[in-house]
Amino acid sequence: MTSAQRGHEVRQRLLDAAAELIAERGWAAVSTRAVAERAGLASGLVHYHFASVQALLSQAALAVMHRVAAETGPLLAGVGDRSELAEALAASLDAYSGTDPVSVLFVETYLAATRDPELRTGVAEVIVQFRAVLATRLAELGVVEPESTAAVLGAAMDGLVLQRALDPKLSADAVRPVIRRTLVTTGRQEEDGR
Amino acid sequence: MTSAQRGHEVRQRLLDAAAELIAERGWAAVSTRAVAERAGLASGLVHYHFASVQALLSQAALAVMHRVAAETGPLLAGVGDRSELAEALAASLDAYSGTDPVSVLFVETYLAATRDPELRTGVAEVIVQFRAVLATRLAELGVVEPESTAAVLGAAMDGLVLQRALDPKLSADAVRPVIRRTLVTTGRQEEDGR
Amino acid sequence: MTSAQRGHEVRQRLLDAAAELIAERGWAAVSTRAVAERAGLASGLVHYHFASVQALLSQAALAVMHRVAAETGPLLAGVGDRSELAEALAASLDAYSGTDPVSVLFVETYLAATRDPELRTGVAEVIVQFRAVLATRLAELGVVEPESTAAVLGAAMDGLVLQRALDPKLSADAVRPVIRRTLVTTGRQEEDGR
Amino acid sequence: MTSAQRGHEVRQRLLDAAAELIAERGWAAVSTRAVAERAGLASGLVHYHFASVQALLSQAALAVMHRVAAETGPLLAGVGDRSELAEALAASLDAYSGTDPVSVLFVETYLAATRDPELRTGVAEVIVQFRAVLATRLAELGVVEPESTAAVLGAAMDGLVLQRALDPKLSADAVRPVIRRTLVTTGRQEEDGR
DNA sequence: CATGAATGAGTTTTCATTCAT
DNA sequence: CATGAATGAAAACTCATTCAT
Repeated sequence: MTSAQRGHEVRQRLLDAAAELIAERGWAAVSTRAVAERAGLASGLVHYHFASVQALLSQAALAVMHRVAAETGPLLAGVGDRSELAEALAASLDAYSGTDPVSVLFVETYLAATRDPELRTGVAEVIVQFRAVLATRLAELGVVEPESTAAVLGAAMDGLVLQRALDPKLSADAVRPVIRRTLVTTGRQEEDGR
Repeated sequence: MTSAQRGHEVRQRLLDAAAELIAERGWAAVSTRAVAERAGLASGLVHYHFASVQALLSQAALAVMHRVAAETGPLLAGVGDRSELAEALAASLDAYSGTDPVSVLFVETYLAATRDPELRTGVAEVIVQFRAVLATRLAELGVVEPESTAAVLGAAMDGLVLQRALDPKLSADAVRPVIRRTLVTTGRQEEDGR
Repeated sequence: MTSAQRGHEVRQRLLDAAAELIAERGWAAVSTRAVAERAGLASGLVHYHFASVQALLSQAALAVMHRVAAETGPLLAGVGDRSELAEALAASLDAYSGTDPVSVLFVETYLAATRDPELRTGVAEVIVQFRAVLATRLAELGVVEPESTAAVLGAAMDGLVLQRALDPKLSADAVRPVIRRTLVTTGRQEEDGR
Repeated sequence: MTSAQRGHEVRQRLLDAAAELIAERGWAAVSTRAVAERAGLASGLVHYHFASVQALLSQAALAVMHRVAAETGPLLAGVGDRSELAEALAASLDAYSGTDPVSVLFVETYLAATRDPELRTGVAEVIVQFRAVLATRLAELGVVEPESTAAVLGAAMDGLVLQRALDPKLSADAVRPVIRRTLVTTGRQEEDGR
């Protein structure tokens, strides 16, 4: 039906516009009018398709996050050994500079989730998804404690992205060797501990 | 002059109230009214002492960040070896749970700095300060590439704090061993790479 | 659409209220609240229909000025000779006493135009329109230098209106003979100069 | 006494600053803080020396107007005949362009006087003073109806200044011949009327 | 399904005025 | 005489949400 199709397309345009604006202006500064204008739609449509601005923002943010998470699997699948994995992780810092739309949207959403239980659940799911994918790959490459390592590496990537926005010197070259040290294989990982 | 003293005290109360509210409500949701009310002061005082809400928030946030940064030095000085250092870093995750005022304020400020060049400069200074303190300690403990390691560890701590707000399972116990692996000493750090 | 019709009517009521208040309180003292209250409308409507208070005031003032300018043509068309023209101009001083809404609005708008380039353009158009109408009539009556004369007479009328507000003695009777002297016909206008 | 002298000087600096700001920003937009800042004085001083902002503005404006009025006498005294008078009046349009501080201050004050009875009285005095000086000179030069003529010429000058701000084409050259026509001497002024 | 006018509470900011020192 | 901190009432403007059409 043309009617239903249109409805779906309108919804999608609103979600896309909202995601853009979250990154540009910040979560709390996104207004219904701005979203409608960016989407080229009538202002009344936002509340026609979404219960509230918060609902629109949450759905828009989670949609982007899930999309990014889904892209991670194939990306890690192409990695042959631990060295290539460290390289891939470091390289992703160049893609997500901290000021790009995706990076900003992630952090904005983390913070918004701090204050919205429902969103918190959604974001937690995305994080778990990311971590599972990474942990699986780590296990396949023989890295010790793949679960914890994946958790810490995932969080570290977010932190690096966050600080990169303020400090461009946090380059892939600086990060690569440190990441590599965390990718220790069974039986040898404690030899230099103490 | 009592007049000037009072002025200074009022200024401080506004800064304290603003810092609290940044953590509670988020940077963009802090209003002059809320700050004045929290500080128990007349609403007009905010703009008497500060040029704008943004100026108040920036100063309040940076004051807290500098205070926390200043506490890091003594804390690291009490650490005897790499193992204790890993323990101290992991333990700080219990202090900064991701939902506590200081943690949230840090992330809120990182994001705000993305959109305010002046604040960006101030935040960058704090990050550099943190990193220098940590790098110095790492060097003293013989850790390789102390600068890069400090940078990555600092960023990772922020990322861990960020995700901890959404996932309490990211415990000190899970983090400690991974951190320890990054604290490699000279001559042996690459033996298990590859 | 009734919706659009209502919108137009509301807009008009805001414009009318604004024009009244410019005259009563002065350009800079017209507030959104006062306009909405005078128009009997909700306060939010001002900024729904107009981008800013300045925009509302400018549009309101120019609408009145254009209306007055449009009335001048027919008025001058009914004048038979120079004597009647002088009489008509002098008589208009009784209509525009300097304290009536239209007079005050004109002067307020002149001043506001000094500080607003866009308004300046609009006001200049009105002045040109006035002058053209008067110059045409002067030319038809054989008055020398119709353009300059119209310009000076138009400006003089504004000045007289301005001072009449402060000095009611500036009556039509006092003004009439002086105006008449400016309405000189070809070939003889310089005979008593020197 | 140094104390009294200082007080007088401070008063004068406030008046000067206020006059500047009336022209720059408009009567209603002059704030005590702005005046104090412009004068380089503490903000509390305004209300120490003046009962209210309105009182300060009125006194400041009238002081300037009286100063300008006082300069007119000597200026007209140097005029030898009607032609030179017309030239002097036309030339003053170049001095008072309509956007210069003095011109704007005059019009601002006229308008403010519309709404302040006390100020109205003061401004009326200045106008009467201007008119008397001009009328005396006109009488000496044999111009008919010197009182009315002076009144109309004075008002016309204000109107010309007012419109000059919006229309630079209202030049001295365009105005001169029209003014000259109003300066008719006894017995011949009606010969070309009709 | 869609529109856009309307509402009223909320925001930041400015300010004249007062007053303790 | 002078200071500048403090107050509280405005001001302009924004906005989520509702609703008649």
